[in-house]
Amino acid sequence: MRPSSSNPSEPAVRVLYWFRTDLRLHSSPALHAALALQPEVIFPVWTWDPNYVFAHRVGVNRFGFLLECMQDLSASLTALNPNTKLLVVRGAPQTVLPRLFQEWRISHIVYEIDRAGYGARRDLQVSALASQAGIKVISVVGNTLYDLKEVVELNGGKATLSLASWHAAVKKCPQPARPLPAPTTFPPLGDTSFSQAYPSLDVPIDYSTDLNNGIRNREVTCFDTFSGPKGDFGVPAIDELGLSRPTTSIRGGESEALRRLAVFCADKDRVAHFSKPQTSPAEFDPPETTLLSPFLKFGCLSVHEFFWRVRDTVASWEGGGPGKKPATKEPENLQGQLHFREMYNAAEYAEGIHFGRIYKNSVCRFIDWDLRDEFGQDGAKIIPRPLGDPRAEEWFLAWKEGRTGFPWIDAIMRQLRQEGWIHHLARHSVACFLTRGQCYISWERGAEVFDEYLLDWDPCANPGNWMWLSASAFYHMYYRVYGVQSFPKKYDKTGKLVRKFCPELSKFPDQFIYAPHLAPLEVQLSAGCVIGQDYPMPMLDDVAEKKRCMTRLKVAYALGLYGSDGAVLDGTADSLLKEGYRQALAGIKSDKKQGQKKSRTVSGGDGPSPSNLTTDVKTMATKELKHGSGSIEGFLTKKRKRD
DNA sequence: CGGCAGTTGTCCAA
DNA sequence: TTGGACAACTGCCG
Repeated sequence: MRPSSSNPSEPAVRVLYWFRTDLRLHSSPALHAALALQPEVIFPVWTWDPNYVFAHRVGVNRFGFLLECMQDLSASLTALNPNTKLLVVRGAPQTVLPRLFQEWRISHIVYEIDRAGYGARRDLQVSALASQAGIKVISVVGNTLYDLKEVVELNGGKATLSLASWHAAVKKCPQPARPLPAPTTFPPLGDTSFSQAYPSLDVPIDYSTDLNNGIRNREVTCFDTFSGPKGDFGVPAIDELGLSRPTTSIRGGESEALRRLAVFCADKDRVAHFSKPQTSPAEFDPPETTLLSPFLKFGCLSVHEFFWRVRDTVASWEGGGPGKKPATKEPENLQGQLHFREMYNAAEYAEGIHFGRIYKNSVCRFIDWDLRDEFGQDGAKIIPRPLGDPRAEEWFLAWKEGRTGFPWIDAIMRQLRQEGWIHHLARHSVACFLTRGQCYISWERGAEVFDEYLLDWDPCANPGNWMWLSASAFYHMYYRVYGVQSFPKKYDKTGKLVRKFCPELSKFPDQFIYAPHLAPLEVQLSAGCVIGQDYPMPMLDDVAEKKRCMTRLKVAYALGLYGSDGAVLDGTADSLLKEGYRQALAGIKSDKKQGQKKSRTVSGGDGPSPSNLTTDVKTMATKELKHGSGSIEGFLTKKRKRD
């Protein structure tokens, strides 16, 4: 069992296994690597990092979900060996881990590679500190099917911006590995005592930069001690974070993830015929999708386990044959969903820290949305964000709080706040509405709200999908806009989701469930809900705003600016787009006056019109640049300089 | 360079 | 239910 201790001349193998977003025992390549060292002791450590408590937007449901995942993992470890459990150490890993290395005489630190966002930067710091302390660092890819570093290299070092380029790169990579079995034994803990008392935080909490201050109702006490209030390295309680109880009905943990996977895969027909766009965003109890994304996010579910279980299920499916519906293919099928996840991961990896915002983001189209992030002279994001256009601020808040007066939008936003999960197409509906569809508000605002509420928040998929939906990257057909009534009606004419999450509307007849303001007053009275009084009137004219958004998008596309372009960096981009929009409006007006038909084939007419907008805007942009401060390079060219 | 496909639009006619 | 018009974008493939 402990070969290293049997030979006294060899130094003991004492492993610190650093759990992060790999909260599982099954199919964990990093854990497998740790156990393969045949260590004398393993310290399974979670560093409870103030960065996530204060510098990330994390709502009560995701914190609750995480805590459940940690508890489940700890119980599973103890089930393998009564002399072990998850050790939660409170404080930043960059300061906490070097203490543990010394106090616990660690020889190896092992962890699963995290290539995204803050996690990637944190790991660079920690591995440098470990190397300085003479500790062996073993890091293993485990949360993606492919090694994204390799994929990006195969794509010429550039971000993968389409499934086509993703697939082209990936087909040269080895096939995803089969899942690894969960360990059946586990080495014990070493002595966890300390030679001295440590503070958990080196710097006092600065509540002015605490992104979660708004949702706390009491003091944060989780950093009062290094090893928890009982001194036993226990999993924190939600009230130590200053938060109240979670509201979601979704439970966390590896056991729950595997249970859900088993239930879903038991219906082989459904697995084989799964087609994402056909699943209904209006179903919640139970949903038509797997609802496994939060588990993948925290690593409670191995992506290899999921991939191969689905594959094997379809392979053993006997529903095929003559006259039978064949199994769904990528990208609509279940495996296809994993490719989107990995494509966004690879894009984030290639683009780096600018991926989550517009400014300096080379893959993100610059569009003059309202309420964008703002940056100071030093290039740092201004926190808190200065208030923008009052009407946009009002729309944003109404959207966030689910009181836009559009039942479909409001029901989804309320479901998101309550449950921490909404169907993918529901995300499309509300994201399109907030950005290119109706409100013309920056996707950064929407992403921020999702950051707070989603259980499955991810630094790659969340910004990636917001850029997709706002037609800023990955997706370009901005004229395809989801209707606030027509879209949900395709899936559910009875309005189940609305009735559940907007109970004040529950007695409206089906006919008016997605547009209750159109119901005659007597219908409203008999439903016990007067629109404008018990439920808001629509806050905007969705058809008129859609037209306005489309014109503005057209101007933005014609200019072809990206977040990393000079005009965005020096702040001249806004006035360029504003002028383009003014011209576009003038063009539309002159069209109306002259009774012209808007058609691409009609060209060479006098005066600006939508048909020759592109040329006009480009001419205008060139003039502007000659007088202005911007640089011409990369301005009129639609292609970014990505190398 | 032209043609065509792109996980997930809407509206209306047949 | 299905098909085409609407109005129209980019990236990839040949």
